[in-house]
Amino acid sequence: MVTMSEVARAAGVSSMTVSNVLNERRRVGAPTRARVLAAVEELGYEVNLTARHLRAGRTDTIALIVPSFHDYFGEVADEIAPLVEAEGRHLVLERTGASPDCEMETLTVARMQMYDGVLLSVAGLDRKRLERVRTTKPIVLLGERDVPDRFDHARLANEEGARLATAHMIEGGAHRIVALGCTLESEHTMTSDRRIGWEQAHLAAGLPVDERYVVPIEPYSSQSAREALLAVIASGLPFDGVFAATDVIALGAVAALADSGLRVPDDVQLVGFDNLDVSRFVPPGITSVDPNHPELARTVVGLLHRRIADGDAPAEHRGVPVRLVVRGSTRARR
Amino acid sequence: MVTMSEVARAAGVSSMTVSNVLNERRRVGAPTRARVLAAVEELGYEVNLTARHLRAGRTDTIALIVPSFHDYFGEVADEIAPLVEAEGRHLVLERTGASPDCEMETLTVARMQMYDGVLLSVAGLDRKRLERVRTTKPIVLLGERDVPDRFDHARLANEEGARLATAHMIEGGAHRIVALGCTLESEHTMTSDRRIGWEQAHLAAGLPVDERYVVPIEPYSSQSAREALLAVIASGLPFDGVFAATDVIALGAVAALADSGLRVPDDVQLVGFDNLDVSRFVPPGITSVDPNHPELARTVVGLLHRRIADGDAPAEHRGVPVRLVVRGSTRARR
DNA sequence: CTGTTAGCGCATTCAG
DNA sequence: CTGAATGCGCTAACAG
Repeated sequence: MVTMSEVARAAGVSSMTVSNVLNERRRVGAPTRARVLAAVEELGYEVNLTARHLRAGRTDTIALIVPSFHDYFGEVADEIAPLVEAEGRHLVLERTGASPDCEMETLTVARMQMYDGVLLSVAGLDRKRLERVRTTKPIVLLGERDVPDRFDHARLANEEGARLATAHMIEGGAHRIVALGCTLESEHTMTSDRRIGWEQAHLAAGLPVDERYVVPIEPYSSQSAREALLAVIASGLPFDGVFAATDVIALGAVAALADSGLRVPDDVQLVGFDNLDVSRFVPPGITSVDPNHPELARTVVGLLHRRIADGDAPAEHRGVPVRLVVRGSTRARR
Repeated sequence: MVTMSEVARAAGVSSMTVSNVLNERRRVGAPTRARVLAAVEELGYEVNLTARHLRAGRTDTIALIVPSFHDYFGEVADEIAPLVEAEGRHLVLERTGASPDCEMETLTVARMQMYDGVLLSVAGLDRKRLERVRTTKPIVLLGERDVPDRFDHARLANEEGARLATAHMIEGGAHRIVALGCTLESEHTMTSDRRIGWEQAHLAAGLPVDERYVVPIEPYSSQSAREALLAVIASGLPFDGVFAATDVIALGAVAALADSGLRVPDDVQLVGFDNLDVSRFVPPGITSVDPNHPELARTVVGLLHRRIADGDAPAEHRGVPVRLVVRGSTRARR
């Protein structure tokens, strides 16, 4: 392995001068500079990033830590990557499998040293465990969970999105709407926040809120959603709308409705959440709440860069607005 | 920041003893050991991974480098992660945006230093540029492109999969099958390999190969695929089957067929490739070539660990077999 | 404009 | 079983 001092020797300068040339730091005389660059080329020298990190305390790398790589998080990550690179840093993804222990592990002093900052999509950790985080490195949290005030945090307008989705089906004539993949718990989670929006739309329309229509899904997959909705159909509980808490859940619902010969939107209206690519293309097009990934990406990257620049800035908590994208799976046209 | 020597001082030992305790290296006396661990706990010490890397030349981290994070690669990454972790290493993902320069950049000596090994999903690099890679660190390449012999490499049985898909539609009565998202180029790429399989199935069945049925897509998205197939329909070119080079393309085809009032599989049969989750759930279920992600993941992780253990082992080139998953979008039942 | 000194935090080597 | 010396490769700070 070629080191900086070998280059220095070959160019007849000190290694400090090599460092200055490569980092375009101080002004180095043109002839010296040329000799150094020639030696670099000649020897095929490349900087040792690990040594630079140790010495300079800076990695120029940001980590995005997500529960899993596919679907929703993969799409968000693709939005975030260019923004991080635009600031001259690298982005790497790590995966937690939604395990609280694994999420906590990524926030240890040891692991955080590897990065200039971390974006963590919180799936498993609650406020209490987050209180115990010791590192003072820049962290921005994404997600629905409640988090300690000291962390920068961005969350989607989940309740609002669910309310819009449900109200839109009510406007199209639905009045018995399954909340598929939602939960009744009182803690703030994605599934409970979206259930609250579903409730709000019912109350606003003067419709009764019937807890039998809240159908949790476990594990959280299209397959479970399909089975769960088939079970609802088999039970005889009447319904004319499905609010799916995510598009992945909506996809399972589409399959279950087709299995049962129910037509969308004539017999049952359907709205999803996330506006995944797939919802545009599955006939008749699934109306979905657009979580505004570009805006979310800009928000969290902005918060992180601000935090890296000023570690003492007061923490910010931002909500990212959502909007409804109307397609063929619902009857109202706005 | 707490360092190892501070812990050593607190425990009344040398930093070497602390290191030995934490790495469970040599036998350390039980009482000494207890004192060290107490001091670690007391001070909240955590190892500095960067310093360890510099000194030990090992990061215990593997990088998986992909063109983009979503869809296919996200799903593969989720298969690979547990296998890497089972060997006691971390997995991180990086993204190239399919840019050859960016892929090449990830294979520089500097960037490779950060990892014990790299899995690179080759999208943009050709054999010629790969020849110029200088690093001797462990690298395993994934993908269709031709690569220099010295690299370990795994590729899917693309031709075979496309052949199975096409033959299956022919068996169901199709004889004018669009190869949507395939290309006519002669270089080995995913889109050309799959076109070759489509050809082979025609030849085997004694059907003519008509190049008008090869419809490239640019950019490679569901939206472009939808538009491209709508253009085929508008052109009046008769067809009764669509072989979509990927499920993402198949999704666009489903939308285009629905837009045009064509029924699947009655008017047009459809087969995709990748067996993404979505293909199970889009009515009537999209028949798809299953690329066997678990097997692919086992293969590439196995190759990489072998290479890390023995840098001089001869390079291996593996094909991963595929199989056809039959669903409602085709007429033959096997 | 360039060189010298020093040390980031850890682990290998060898001596006790 | 434990400790001292040494250096991985780089860059901050200062000196010339």
